[in-house]
Amino acid sequence: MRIEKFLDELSTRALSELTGEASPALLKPTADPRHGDFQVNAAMALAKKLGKKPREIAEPLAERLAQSDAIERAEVAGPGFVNLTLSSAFVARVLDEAAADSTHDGVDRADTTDRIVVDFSSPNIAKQMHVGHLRSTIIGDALRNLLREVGHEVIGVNHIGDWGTQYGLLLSGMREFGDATALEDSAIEELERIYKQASARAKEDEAFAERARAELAKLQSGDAENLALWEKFVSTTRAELDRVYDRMGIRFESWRGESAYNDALPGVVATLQEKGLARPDDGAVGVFWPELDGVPARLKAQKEPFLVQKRDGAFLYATTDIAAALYRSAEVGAQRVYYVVDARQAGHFEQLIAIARLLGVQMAMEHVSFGTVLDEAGKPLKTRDGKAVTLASLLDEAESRALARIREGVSEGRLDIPEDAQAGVARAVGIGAVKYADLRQNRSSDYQFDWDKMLSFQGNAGPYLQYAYARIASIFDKGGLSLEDQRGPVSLVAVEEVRLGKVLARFSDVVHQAGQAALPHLLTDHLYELARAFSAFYEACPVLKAEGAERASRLALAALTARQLSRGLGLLGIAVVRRM
RNA sequence: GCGCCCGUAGCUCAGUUGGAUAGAGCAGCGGCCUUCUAAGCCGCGGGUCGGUGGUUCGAUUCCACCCGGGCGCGCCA
Repeated sequence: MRIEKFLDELSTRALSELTGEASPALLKPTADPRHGDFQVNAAMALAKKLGKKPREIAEPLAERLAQSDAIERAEVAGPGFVNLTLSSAFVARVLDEAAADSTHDGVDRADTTDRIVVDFSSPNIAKQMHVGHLRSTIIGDALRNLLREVGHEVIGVNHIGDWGTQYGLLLSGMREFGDATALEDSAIEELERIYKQASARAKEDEAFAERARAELAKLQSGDAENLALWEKFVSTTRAELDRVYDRMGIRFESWRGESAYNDALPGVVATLQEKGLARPDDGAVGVFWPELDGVPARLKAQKEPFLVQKRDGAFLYATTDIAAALYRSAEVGAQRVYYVVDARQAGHFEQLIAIARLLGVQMAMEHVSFGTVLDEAGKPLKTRDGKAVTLASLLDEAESRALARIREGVSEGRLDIPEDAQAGVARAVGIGAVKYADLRQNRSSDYQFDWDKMLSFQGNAGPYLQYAYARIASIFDKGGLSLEDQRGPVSLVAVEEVRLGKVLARFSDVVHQAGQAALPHLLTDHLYELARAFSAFYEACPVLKAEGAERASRLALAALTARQLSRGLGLLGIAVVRRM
């Protein structure tokens, strides 16, 4: 169950019965355990409205809430806080229920469910994925998983950049100085080489530039030969992208990219013009915000148009995104779409969403933005000049550092992992560390990329949580027991048990909140707190050496901790290992 | 010029629609391996929450202005 939701509803109901006011209880977890587990802050807010002192509202509310068997103590403190301490018996019941729930470990279904598109990762064909793709890929995967976990029907879409003006250069370049063997062997490397050479050539050789434009025009008009070569570019690149996604354990429900909307683009522009939403200007066609009604104030004041067609007749990023939004709403039948894209594109999405509204799209659209990846000096990581940090090289480094750590443990006799299993553990730990380092930050902030910090494997980092899991797995291995067997009942006695139990009981609330707010770091924070609470419990409360009911309870606590760590990390795209 | 984001401990970051004495990790210092994995546990030190006003019972949080950093603004995506 969701205890925060339950207590909020309980408090709001009690408040309305006592005061006749239908106002929210303003329940939240306390920042300081000395103030109990949750606090109700409504009394201060209501005092003025009701012409009473805050304590006159808080006192009877506390009395009423104290009658619930979920609540051990309800105390009025300070100006009128009502501090609630959960009863250990209630928490234990919640945990028994979660332990018995083998399919969800206590995570509730959402009250209503939607069909949701999560648009993430979206690399370009013919280019390596680099750290700039890291955040969209990792955050998008986590968001998709979180929404699905509570029961939504979620479609993760890789809206790949597989169409556009660069294909003229690539087609001409391939024909004139491409290497077909290299294209088979390492497609992206060869395509990047060709593109670089072709774009340099086009700048100084007008005849070549002209040939490239002609090849592009042929491609766009459906020329079979060029289409076949383009498909070759896409399929060979796709094979390389798949290798990276496989390593990261990421899948998409759909690979519908920009090219899929190509045929719809003229219609989009025509419709916009028919509806009076766009008009030609200087040969191009755009949406001119000051001329439209029903647009947000900020856009109303924006002089720059949202261009949907260039002077030369070609379509733009905006046109494709409008076509995709229409498709997802009308054809896919999505009620919501999330665009997991760099914050620098906020202006684009603000306009995209506004124009979709004007076109009558009902689907909720949200730009899940995230900060820029910066280098160690705090400067945006450049990909064009100098050497780009590719995603593949980042993953290589992560895995090799993890492997070194594992071998060290094995050679010192601390770890017992067979040679042939070490690479698998290194992958889970190394890539888990990379993902965790990204996800644990509030996505809105810029992201400072730091190898050593990301792969230090200490403190608040992915391996810490995986390590907690491995310790639990080890307990069950030693005891010849299974994590899936239901133990218990849970009984919370030692302070470490009570603390661990209360963290475990909040899991469902956190999964819902992280998904609803599209903030995966709410879950990383919680799982870190869970691992910390477990580690303290582990030091203080022997499990296998305990006897009878105490042993059964501790086994249940340990098992539920492991299951929630595994499920929670799984939602973040991070694997657990039984030994590390 | 217009607009958006950011500024919290030496460093990297949390801080949930405004709530009590602002929290973590790293780095530093001191303890803990004959007891289920020391990638761990326990403890200590460290802050004008960029600045000034304002709103409020209450401001790191909301508003205004200023300082500092970053980003976006017609034919790239």
